[in-house]
Amino acid sequence: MINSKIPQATAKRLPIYYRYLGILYNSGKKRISSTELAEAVKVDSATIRRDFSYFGALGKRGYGYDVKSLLDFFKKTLNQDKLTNVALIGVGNLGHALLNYNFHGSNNVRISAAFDIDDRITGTIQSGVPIYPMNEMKEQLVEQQIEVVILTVPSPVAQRVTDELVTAGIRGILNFTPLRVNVQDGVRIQNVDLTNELQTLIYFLNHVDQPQASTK
Amino acid sequence: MINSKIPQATAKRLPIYYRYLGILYNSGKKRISSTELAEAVKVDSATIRRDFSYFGALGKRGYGYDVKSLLDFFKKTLNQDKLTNVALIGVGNLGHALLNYNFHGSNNVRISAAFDIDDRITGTIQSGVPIYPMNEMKEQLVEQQIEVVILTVPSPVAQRVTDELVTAGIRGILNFTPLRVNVQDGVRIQNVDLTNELQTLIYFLNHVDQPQASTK
DNA sequence: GATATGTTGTGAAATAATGCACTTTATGCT
DNA sequence: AGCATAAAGTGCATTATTTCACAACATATC
Repeated sequence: MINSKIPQATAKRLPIYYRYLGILYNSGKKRISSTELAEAVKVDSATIRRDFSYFGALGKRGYGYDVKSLLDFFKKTLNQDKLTNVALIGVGNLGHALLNYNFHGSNNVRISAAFDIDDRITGTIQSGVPIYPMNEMKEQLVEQQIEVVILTVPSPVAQRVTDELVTAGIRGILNFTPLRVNVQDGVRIQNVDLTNELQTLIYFLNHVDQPQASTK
Repeated sequence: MINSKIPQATAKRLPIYYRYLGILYNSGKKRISSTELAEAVKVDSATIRRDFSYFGALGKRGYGYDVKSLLDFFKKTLNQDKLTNVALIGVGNLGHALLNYNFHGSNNVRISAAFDIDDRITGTIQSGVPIYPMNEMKEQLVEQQIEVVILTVPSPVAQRVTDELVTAGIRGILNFTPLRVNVQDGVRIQNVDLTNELQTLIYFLNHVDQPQASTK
């Protein structure tokens, strides 16, 4: 296993490559050049070659990359060769949509348990996933050996729930709440903030991509 | 209006600052130092000061930043002082959740129209938003002068729908599909890829934050 | 087998972002 | 009023990331 430093920026692009390689493979394509890939994933071809090179010499000069073996390589690298069970904390609006969202299918990840406080839904099974009450959270996470959770609780309780998750031995949190929660070292937070994304887009539209330059 | 170059990295942090300032203001706090802010938003204090300094001298040495005036400044900068109407394209799983998602409230953005092909829902009003059929999309977008859309259609139709959006004069797309869609110059895409986020998180867990170092 | 072609892998330059550490200046206390 | 303290603003070194441009090498062709 290549353990030497992979730049963060590279690591974040790996899933993009992986997904597109899957599409290519399904369409029957046998080989791909960095230039062709570049166009599809909107990343400069030199960046792609550099990214790949961190993992060794994956291509052949004058030929390109073999789709199948590159796909297999990234499958392993991204741990998509084995199933990862994750839990969903908070089955509200967004949580509910994520239960139905087809993570599994393009992705070897399964939501195997969900948790909520609302006793109208706890004890039921939604989209094939059992909903447990919050007071069973720690117990279930430990028992099911779940290390990754998706956090979609209301922000006022985000920190409290997070603390509980950490004591349950969780190592990664995909955080949909707008709060930058505190965790001890060794727990990884990946923030997804929909409001931010929208505001950033609007900011760029009004300040960078101005249709007519406004100097005043 | 400050028009000089604001670094991308800075621009992406502005909504984070803005949100936290709102929280501070509501809690009655009058002033804040960069160090204090740094802790809450998990950004180095020097980076915060640098970020702010691109917009001029917003603070007072020895005192810090005045919460109210900083909040007002960012409100203007992020165009949150006026309402932005956006459209939602594709009312499936995720789309439906976003209709209910409280963009409005912490955020001066309103979903004022939605579009779908399913004639069981077109013509109805969901969560206060009228759902139009796809063949009225262009017409409605032009008429309602909508420039920003949230794209939550199935990926096989993503490019086709995007082309239509561009001819309708759309300037910004918050793209939830996994495809890197093609648009002409001047149209901004902001990609949000939930599968990627999850895969990236899992990658980091297995390769960077290893609980016990595996050298082999 | 030699030659032409295509495309990788990478040294090195360019660009971008971060963060240290210090100067400057405002505030608040005595 | 003067002094101690706090914290912004910033020059600069460092680190990270991107991109150019080319040598190296595999493949295909004649």
